[in-house]
Order: sequence, then C-alpha cells, then structure tokens
Amino acid sequence: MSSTHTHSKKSQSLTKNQRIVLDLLQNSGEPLKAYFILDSLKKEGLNSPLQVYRALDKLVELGKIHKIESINSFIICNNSNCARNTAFTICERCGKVKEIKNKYLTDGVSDLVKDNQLEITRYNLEFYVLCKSCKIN
Amino acid sequence: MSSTHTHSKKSQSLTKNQRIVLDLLQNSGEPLKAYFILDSLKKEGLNSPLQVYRALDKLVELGKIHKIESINSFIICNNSNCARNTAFTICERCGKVKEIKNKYLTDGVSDLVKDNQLEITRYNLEFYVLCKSCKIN
DNA sequence: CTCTAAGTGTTATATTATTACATACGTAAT
DNA sequence: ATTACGTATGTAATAATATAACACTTAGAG
Repeated sequence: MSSTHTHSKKSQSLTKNQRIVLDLLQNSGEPLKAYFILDSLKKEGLNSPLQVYRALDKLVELGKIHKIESINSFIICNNSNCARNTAFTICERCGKVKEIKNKYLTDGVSDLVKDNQLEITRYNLEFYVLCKSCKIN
Repeated sequence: MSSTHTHSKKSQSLTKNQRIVLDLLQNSGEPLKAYFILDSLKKEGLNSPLQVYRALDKLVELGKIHKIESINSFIICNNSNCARNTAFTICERCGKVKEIKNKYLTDGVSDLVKDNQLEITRYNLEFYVLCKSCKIN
C-alpha cells in the first residue's frame, strides 16, 4: 500500500475483496445475505460465491462484522466493545434486525454466565420482538 | 386413529410423520440435521426433504423441539418450562451442543430483558464454549 | 531475494430449504 | 351421511446457502 505509517499495519491490511464487502455492509447498515452481496459487487469484480464467503469469514474473524445465524445474514458491527459477543433483536413479523448496544444487558449476561460458572468464549443472543412499526400496524 | 381415550386429543394429535421425526430426536438426544433425519427414516417411509421439514416446522411450533440456528440442526426440548426460549452451549472445537437448563441463568436473562425494557416474544441464546473433553485434549 | 502464509480466481459440487400442485384426511356444521 | 374446510401428504422440481479442490498470485518477514 501507499502508507509508510509507523504502526498498526493490521488495521489497514484488508484486501480488496474484504474492503469492498466491508464497505457495502457499512453503507448498508442492514443485514445482507452473501448472494445479495455477490450480486451487488459484480461490478466491482466479484464473480463467485467463494470470494464473498472468504471475505465474510475473514471479517467475522476480525470482529468487524457479525453473522446473524437465524437469517443467514451478515451485518456491520457497531459495537466497539462487543468482544466477539453478539446480541440482536429480530422482528418476528418483518425480520428487521438491530444490534443491541445496551451495555447493561450484555454485561449482565456476561455476569450471569460467570455467576453460573459457565466458561464461555463468546455468545450470540437473538431476541425475537415485534418492532415498533409492526406493533402499530 | 384407534384411540378412544377420553382426554387431550391435542397431545396425541401428532401425525405419523411428526411422530417418527419426534421419536428419532427423542432417542438421539443430540442435534440432528434435516437430511440426516431423512436418511434415517427412509425405511419408515419418508422420501422427500419436504416431509421432514414439514414435520420439523410443526414440532418447533409445538415447542417439542428447537432449532439450533448456527448448526442448522434440531434437538429435542428437554426443558419443560422453556416457553419457546432456547439456550445452548456449543463447543467451538467439536461442535457438541447441550441445552442449558440452568433456571437461574435463563430467568436472569428474562429479568435483564425486562429491566432493560425490551419487549421480547422469545429468545435464543447460543453460548460458545470449550467442552470438557476438548479442554483436556 | 526468498520463503511462507494468506489471499485469489475459477469450476464444480455439496448442503439446506422452499415452491408448486394434486391428492387425502379429520372433524365440525349442516 | 354429506359437505366444507383446514391441515397434512406425496412428489417433482428448483432455489438458496455454503464448501471442496486446485492452480496461481501477492505481501510481508527474515
């Protein structure tokens, strides 16, 4: 790259495929599916599912995005201190997903886990809700 | 059917396909995948994925089994008072899954949710761990 | 410069899940 | 008993999601 910056190569070391996938998720803010990402980035040069899945895997590993298992989708991580843990609300009616940033809740879960002597490496919490607009209609 | 039993038609009203799928999950105790279930029940007359998925959907709806999203698998519900909520540990190394029955933990999560004024209909908690035998080896 | 780990591009294929449609079953009301 | 209706069934086809295998390239450490 063009940087002669002295530190933190790691943070800049995304490859082109990783970069464009991350950018798309960043700009979208919503959960996106792998094949939607593929279609969206055809023009940027992505041709095969594997290219997408490889980028997604890496971004998950780096903690920059999360996979939402129950909808096979990926979403940008907005939570700087999530430590690989994930917590989402998912609307049962419209499917809308939001990352939970409520520190009391996530810390509470971490405490509960400790209290109950479960040694976990990370957790994924999926809370099913009726979102505001679905509740109204 | 042949039963002239006087009560609780509902609890006996599983169809043949639903019954054999439930029995298999019951006897196994482990999470099973849909196509594994299909293969296992070929001899009982199941021929197509749809037959399995339809039975699974119904059993999930009835709360008799749970789907573990992150491994696309289904497991018998051992927790009489789970109220559609699910909580599992998943070993990151070997994939082994156990349903969490720790009432303090699950009640704690329910309380946390209330405290934080989230109105949820149900939750799915996936705790990634290193299971005992994986920790040793 | 050279070695190595990581990433790439591509084709093929595996795995998971649903659509569509015609038929049968169960049960409650007529 | 007959009809009507909701639910389940059987089957074929296909969609959606994800990975295997392999040859090649690139970036960075020593």
